[in-house]
Amino acid sequence: MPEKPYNHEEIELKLSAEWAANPMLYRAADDGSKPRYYVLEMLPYPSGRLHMGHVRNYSIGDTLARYMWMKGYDVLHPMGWDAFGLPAENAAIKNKMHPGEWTVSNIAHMKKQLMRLGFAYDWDREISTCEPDYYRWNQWLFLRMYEKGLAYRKSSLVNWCPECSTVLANEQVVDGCCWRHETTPVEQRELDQWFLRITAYADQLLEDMEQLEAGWPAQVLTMQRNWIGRSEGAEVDFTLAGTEQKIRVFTTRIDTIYGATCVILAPEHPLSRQLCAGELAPRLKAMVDDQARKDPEQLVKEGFFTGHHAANPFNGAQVPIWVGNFVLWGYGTGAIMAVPAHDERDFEFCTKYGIPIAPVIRPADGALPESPAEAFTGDGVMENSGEWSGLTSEEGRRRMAERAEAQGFGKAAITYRLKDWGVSRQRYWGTPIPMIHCAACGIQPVPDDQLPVVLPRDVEFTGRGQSPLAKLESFVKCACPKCGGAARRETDTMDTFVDSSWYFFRYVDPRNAEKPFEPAVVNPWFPVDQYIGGVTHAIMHLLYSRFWCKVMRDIGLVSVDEPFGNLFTQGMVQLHGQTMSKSKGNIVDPDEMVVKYGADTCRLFTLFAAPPEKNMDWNESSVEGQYRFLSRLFRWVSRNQDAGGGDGSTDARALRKLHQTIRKVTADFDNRWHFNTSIAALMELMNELQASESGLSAGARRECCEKLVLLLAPFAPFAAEDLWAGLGHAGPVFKQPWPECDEELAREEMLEIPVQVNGKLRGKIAVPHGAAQAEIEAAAQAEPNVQTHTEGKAIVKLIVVPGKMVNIVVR
RNA sequence: GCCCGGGUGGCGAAAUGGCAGACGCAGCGGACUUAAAAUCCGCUGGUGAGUAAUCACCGUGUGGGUUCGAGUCCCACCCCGGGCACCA
Repeated sequence: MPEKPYNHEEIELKLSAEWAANPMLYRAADDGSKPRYYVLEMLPYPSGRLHMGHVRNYSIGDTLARYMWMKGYDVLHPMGWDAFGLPAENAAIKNKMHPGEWTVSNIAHMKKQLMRLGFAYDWDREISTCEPDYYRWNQWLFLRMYEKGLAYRKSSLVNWCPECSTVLANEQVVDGCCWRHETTPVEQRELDQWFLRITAYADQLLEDMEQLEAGWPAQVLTMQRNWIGRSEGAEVDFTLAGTEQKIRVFTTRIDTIYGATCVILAPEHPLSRQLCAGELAPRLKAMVDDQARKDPEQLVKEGFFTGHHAANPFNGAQVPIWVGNFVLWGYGTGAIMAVPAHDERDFEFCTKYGIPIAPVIRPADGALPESPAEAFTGDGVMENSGEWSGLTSEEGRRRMAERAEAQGFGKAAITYRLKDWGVSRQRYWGTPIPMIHCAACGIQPVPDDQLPVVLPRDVEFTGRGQSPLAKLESFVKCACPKCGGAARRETDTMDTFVDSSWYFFRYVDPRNAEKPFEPAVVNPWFPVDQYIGGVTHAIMHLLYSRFWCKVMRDIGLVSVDEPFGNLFTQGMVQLHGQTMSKSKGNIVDPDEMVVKYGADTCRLFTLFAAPPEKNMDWNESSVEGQYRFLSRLFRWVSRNQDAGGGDGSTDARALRKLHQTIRKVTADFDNRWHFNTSIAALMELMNELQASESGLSAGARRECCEKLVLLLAPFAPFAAEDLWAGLGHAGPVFKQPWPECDEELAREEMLEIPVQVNGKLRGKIAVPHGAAQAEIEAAAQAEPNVQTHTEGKAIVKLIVVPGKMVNIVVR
């Protein structure tokens, strides 16, 4: 048969239309007849167009999914849209387009792009988180959390632009100012907001990481551990002078408490307001607002004396109470005892303001310094600490915490860096929080049978004042579910991390109208066999999903502790060493490459450029090489698939290379997904086939064609499918069995073994397989160039590494 | 500052204690062509020696170490990227 030119456009357009028309093609059988395998890629935010980060992420996932199909698994490979979020609302303000419309049209475009790239998704499972069918279950789950006391309301601070008189998201604050009013500094306002009690699961989130050790990157686990930030210490009450009011502080160094020379409050601490009621009030407000605008890089420690004192519970000493901008309201108790002699930050602060420094710990092998030049932060022996003097730090901590508890002024305590998850957003484009405020009955949950609380469409977007929902009377006005009286609906919407915390469960039972999903249907697929996404989501998204999974487990919906058994974090796609982002205007769109070279080439190119876990710098210059390879392969198969035979003189070497390639590519899939080397191996095979083409027998020719196409199938699905049909086969190529390496055929006849003298390569010998050690030694010493380097010298040692290397050590 | 990654030809990279630079890009030379494109073949880390096949020396950020043998392991340092950043 004459060779066919590689026409990527014709092949890909024809096949993508066929695939789109066949919804069963990528459907999981889900009948238990084959082992299940769930491949999950992080769902995209429908920003408008795919970028190369998406293409990379989904190329990796799709390649794996197709391989697993060929390995005989029942593969679940879904896709959806993280469709709520601020950009849609910003676009609405700017373009007078409804966020829903904007989102829907973006999804339509991006879906077309994904299909054009040939990704094998079961589109019948498609989820869009902005659909009431989906977000009603956000609401339902929120209500379950509320019932369990996991969703609660508390006052907290938000960014506020006085010019727009509206709440700003963190990302709308630029250099401490409003993004739309670059000279208007953001203020902090206190607002009652909804929180999820993720801290109640802090210990489980830490402990269950054991289950993830094998399947998650160590780096991600470390990041999560640090994020949760468990810290053991003690809480102790200082007493406000002249009152019985307690000021509770958290410390990990209760052993240093005799060295506490002041108490410092976070500016947001309620007591700060109380103590600064008079002329200090403006100063306090300025500090609170300033906190929000801080560039944490260059925040200088500042503070002021409140004029009040507090008593140290251990020795009764009166110490001044300060307010300090470096004390965090969100950590511990929001108040600290400052021990400048033994804490670097306290040292800096107290030195700046002339607060005394009182050393109370000496190094085990040293003396207590009189006036230290820096803080001694290590453990040591306690001094100047009353009855505790002479104890080691460690013993002191234990016994002093016990004493505090016995006497009722403190206790041993564990604090987490992790904070409860604030889910309230004063925004329109999100899941309405299903709560009702009744003047008579207080806060009342929306009854389940009234779900979903549907997001109304007829709203106005001004970007000013209250959120669009709060301004819509028809939405706000409602009846109290308890007393039936007039009440007001909650107008906050949920953080979009809620949407992405459980979507992967919904994929398995996506149209269930009775519940979030049917446990019996969903559980067999969990934990997800392979989750793939950017390392940028290593903390928040993955931590929230883990938390959500545990909550769903506790209400009986799922049976696993952890949602994702294996996690793969792909590297970023950068341009000139910089992360691609809209604001930098350096986004690369795949369309151009797909039009010019086709989806297969685009996919090969992204996989070939670097190993998938590494960052890759975008440089298209080598894309030609991928196209050349693919068209070379295509032409080779098309002209050889049923060509007459040669004399068979090159069969052995071609088949050897073929089976070596099968071994190599299979190993890459099973071990580390270095698809760049898999593709390189396919190229090597191609080079060999081209070189041995004329001598191939008809049978060998055919075998090479078939196996080559099968090997190509996970990487370049269009070309492989077309060639597979050309070989006369029916049925999709990605459902064919993955080829197996025949070790007999793959074996080299002779082994080539390098010979070193004193560790330097001096020659090579060829020996048959399974040659005896003595034979190898003799051959090595007989090698001419080896002889010139060993001549006249004594052989001290002769090392033979079977099949690998000979090293002759001479003196 | 702390915690992760990483540093190898002109470029992307390969080599999981055993032949450094597979594979690809770019470059150079050749075949085909009226010519070009496409395609195919060959060369391609540096220095030096040889007519040549070849051979020697140097070479994986820097300096030390372990080892018969180190890009790979250990120690110290430099540089780049990412994450966290006053967490009491």
